[in-house]
Amino acid sequence: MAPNTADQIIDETIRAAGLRVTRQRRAIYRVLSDAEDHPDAPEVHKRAQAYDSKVSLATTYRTLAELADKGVVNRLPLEGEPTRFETGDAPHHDHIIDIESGEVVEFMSAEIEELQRQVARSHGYEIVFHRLQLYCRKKA
Amino acid sequence: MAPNTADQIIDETIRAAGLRVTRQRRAIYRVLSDAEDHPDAPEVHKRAQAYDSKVSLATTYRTLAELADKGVVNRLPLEGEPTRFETGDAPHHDHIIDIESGEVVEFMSAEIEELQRQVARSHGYEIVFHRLQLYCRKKA
DNA sequence: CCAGTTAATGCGAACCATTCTCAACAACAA
DNA sequence: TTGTTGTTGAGAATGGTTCGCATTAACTGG
Repeated sequence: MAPNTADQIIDETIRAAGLRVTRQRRAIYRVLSDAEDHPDAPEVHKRAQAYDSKVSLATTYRTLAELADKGVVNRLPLEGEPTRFETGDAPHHDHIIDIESGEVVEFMSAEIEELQRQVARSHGYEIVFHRLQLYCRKKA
Repeated sequence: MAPNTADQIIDETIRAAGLRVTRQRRAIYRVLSDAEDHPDAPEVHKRAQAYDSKVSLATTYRTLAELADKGVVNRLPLEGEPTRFETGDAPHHDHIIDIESGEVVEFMSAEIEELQRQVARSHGYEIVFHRLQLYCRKKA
């Protein structure tokens, strides 16, 4: 088997987060880097088992939490449903949630970001992180 | 006892939500209309018992949920802690959360709101509701 | 390349906020 | 006041997530 660059990047990412590289973590992180969507933990677990059948749900939760704490993945806590996840390698963005289909669309607005900063500042605060979610329906 | 205007307003608010007026609901809603802060359900329950000792936690959750569904109160789901509540009578606003003290500050930005609408529109969506929370620390 | 050290895993139990079940009870309408 | 229907309290149940712990696997230094 030829050395796989994608695998190497995944390993480095995990190691860079200060974690040992394990089969499970590789599988879990790979799920997110392959994902086109925003799966929740049980779904990540299910997909991870396709890469390596020896991944438990507990480890999935644990790994996602660890990677999220390191900023390698992002948590996407949604109103009234389980938290979903995405890789943290994409540039910062916020989310539109289609309340009918559950689909999530990413967007970015430098203007909104700047206004947020101004609002915070005017109240004597600096933003550590923020959450902006637009719960939408498709326009008629 | 002279008729109490504040009480009457509370009763009307509950009735307007399509709910029967009960001691418990009066007490629960009163807690929120009196509150200067943003209490979670157990805290609302505790305070409601000061008005009427016969209020259960289950009813507190139930009533808050019913009133929230009717738009009479707002849910304020926070990262990693229990949902808090506020009355829904104030004009729409978003929140700054002091990550050190847990304090919540309300703010309003017509500009941000408008930009949100534009972003949604440009993706073919219309906003049903949104959530904007700035997790901040006091500026040095 | 091996042994020792330390971290990671799997399993199930535990957690915690919230919701549900259901019998007893209380609002409202007539 | 009585019937009808909604509401309550208590505790059990739920569901997503986390924990405890014995076992197993990564890394390190030799």
